[in-house]
Amino acid sequence: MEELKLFDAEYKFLDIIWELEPVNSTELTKVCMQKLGWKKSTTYTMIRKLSERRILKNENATVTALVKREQVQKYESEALLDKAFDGSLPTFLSAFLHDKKLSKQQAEEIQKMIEDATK
Amino acid sequence: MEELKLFDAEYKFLDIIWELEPVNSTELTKVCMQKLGWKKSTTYTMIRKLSERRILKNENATVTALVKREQVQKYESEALLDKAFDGSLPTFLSAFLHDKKLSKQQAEEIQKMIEDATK
DNA sequence: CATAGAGGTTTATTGCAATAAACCATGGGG
DNA sequence: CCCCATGGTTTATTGCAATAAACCTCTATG
Repeated sequence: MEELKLFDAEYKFLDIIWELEPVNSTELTKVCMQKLGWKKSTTYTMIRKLSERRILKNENATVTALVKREQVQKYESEALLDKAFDGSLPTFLSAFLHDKKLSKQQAEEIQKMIEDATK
Repeated sequence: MEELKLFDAEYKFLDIIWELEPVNSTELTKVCMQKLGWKKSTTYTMIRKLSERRILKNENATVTALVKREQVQKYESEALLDKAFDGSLPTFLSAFLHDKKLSKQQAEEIQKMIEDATK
């Protein structure tokens, strides 16, 4: 694992891998053909590029992610907050919740998470 | 205003406009030259493209945004939630807050926002 | 009345992510 | 023993965002 910035195509690809891993590489080319319309060489190119970046590995024709979905989610959420909200969670929530209603369930779930994150 | 999907360069550009608007176009080329390293034709190309998309307007050499920063913030946050968090705010927060600590102040501010968004 | 700067447009060029074509090696089954 | 599927690599090609060069008109002004 290193730099977690993923391009769109890379993200879609990883999404499939997270769902199927560990997955045989030939099987993966077939799934990508079906779900993304990719030719097999495209899939292998992706495998190699992401392997070089230590984002996944391909051993004995078995592809496995080296980064967890949660790591990428964390990276992407922080990246968005930095880019567009000056890193501020309240600012983000204010924009996101604008005119939105939360269910009691969701609200409680969130309240609990905020509590847990408070020293 | 129409499609709010902005490319990176477009976003940086709009960021400058939100800060300065209403801003004279020649002045804008100078600021972009300084802050983004853009030649003046690059800035005018951007102005035209974003005008066509009704994201800003240029009238009598005065450039003004037609979309508010908050609209784009909302769009971008929803786009990310859809792409990477199954649209779920709790999932997003769980990833973002992972191993993070919030100050009491921030926590209270957020709790209040959640309350307000709860029917 | 030329000329410099403001305020553009038209038309490339560049750069890089995305995608693929073409080729290669190996091992197991008819 | 040959041929076909598996499991790749090497080397383009494509597509489009990003950037810019070159050119144009108008107006104030020395």
